[in-house]
Amino acid sequence: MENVFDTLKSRGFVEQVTDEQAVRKLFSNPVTCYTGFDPTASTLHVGNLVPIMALAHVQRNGHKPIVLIGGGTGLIGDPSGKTKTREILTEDQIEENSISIKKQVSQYIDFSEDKALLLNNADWLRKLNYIEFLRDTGCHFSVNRMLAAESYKARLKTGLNFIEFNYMLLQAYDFLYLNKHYHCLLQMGGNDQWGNILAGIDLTRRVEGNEVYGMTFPLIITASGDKMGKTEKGAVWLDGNLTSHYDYYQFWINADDADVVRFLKLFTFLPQDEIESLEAIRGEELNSAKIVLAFEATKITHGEKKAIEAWETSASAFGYREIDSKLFPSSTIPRSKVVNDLSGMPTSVIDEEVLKKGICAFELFANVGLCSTRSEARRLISQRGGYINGEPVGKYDEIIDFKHVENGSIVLRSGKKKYHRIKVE
RNA sequence: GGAGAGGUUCCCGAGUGGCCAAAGGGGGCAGACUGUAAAUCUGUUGGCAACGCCUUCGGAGGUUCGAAUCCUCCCCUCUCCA
Repeated sequence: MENVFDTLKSRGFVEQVTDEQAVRKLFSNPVTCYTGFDPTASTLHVGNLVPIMALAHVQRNGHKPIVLIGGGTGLIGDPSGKTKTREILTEDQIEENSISIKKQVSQYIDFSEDKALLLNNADWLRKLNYIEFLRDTGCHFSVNRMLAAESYKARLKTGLNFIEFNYMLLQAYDFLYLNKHYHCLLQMGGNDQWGNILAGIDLTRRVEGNEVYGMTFPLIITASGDKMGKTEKGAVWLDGNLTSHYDYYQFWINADDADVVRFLKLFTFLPQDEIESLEAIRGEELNSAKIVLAFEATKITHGEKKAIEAWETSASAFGYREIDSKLFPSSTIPRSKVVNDLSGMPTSVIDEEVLKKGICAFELFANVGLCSTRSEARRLISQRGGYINGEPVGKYDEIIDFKHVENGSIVLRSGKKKYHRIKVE
């Protein structure tokens, strides 16, 4: 079996490593490693997918990942990579978020039979005694050195308060604790965590005399320069209740050409040689690869059944494209023609009575959430961006009634890509 | 604790009594071109069944025919000094 470090490296998961040779050697035997997740939101989003996928690779390779929920550090707020003080959440919120994050990560990582561990640093951080902590841990930190860290430098310009300044110590303590109690030898995290990771390594060496290692993932920026996973509507969540499987699929299929290969390596488990064969493909043909990317990514997060539904719906709405059997033979994407089926499309229900009376087009667009206000809906329609059953709506106050119902539903569209189906009941 | 600067719409940032729903840029949305791509160009970007009405310039009061702009108090941030 290939050393998982090499797998990670060639798939683009590695940004910095403290000691490449040592880490590779580490992975030649089963090893315990950890990554932390901040419970600042109740669910994770695609931006968190890089560490999750990395842990999944590590686990598939026979190692034991520790997923550390930052229930304790979350009470502080990490200043790394941020320009503003993060809002500090209440304990209840954090507790709630930790629970749902636990559930979510279990989709990607197998926690059965101790194959992976899920810990919450609140369990040990909350017990710390201030004076003892200062004496035992604080004494190992040089403020001069901390101030020189890139993660703090930025904040020195805009302001950094003491509680945030302490964050590094707590995260370092986590590593020390995990090393001591779980024999954890490697910490992984986003590149903005580099300083915190190094602090943990130093602390562990000073206190325990143990040599431990660190590795960071690249911060994923899309080809157009945006942070991964941010869309007009906000983050793309992994929770199907917040971002439906159809929208999730749509997010991936809309990837920039320049991102397709990179994303396939990071966000699917498809073998690398199959992905690399894409390098030869250009132009429109890349859309096939985007379909596979969307399908595989949706499958990992929402399961195969949902992925097929999203694929069917998308093909029905946007047109079917056959995936050549030579392209990604490992992918389980259906290669047959799709039956017209819009069941995965965001759908709302309208009362028969409302349609009897008729409803203004702009009102309908606003009601189903395709536009956030009525003014926006008027604007959309006036600019010829509002469609009903594929036809542009002529006037914003056009009356919509039973004449528009086809097969029991009305299909609204905003712009080129955003669909919404209304079922009549 | 002392001295100064500042908080404007999604973000940055102009505006210092009526011409301000507030310049400019970014972002977003839409149109054209396309491949559900990128780039480019154009339009648009507080709400409201709308040539008008309503709500916004940190918060609360006040002056005025009229306040983002002037006054008072309060909250917050930054810089320098301790």
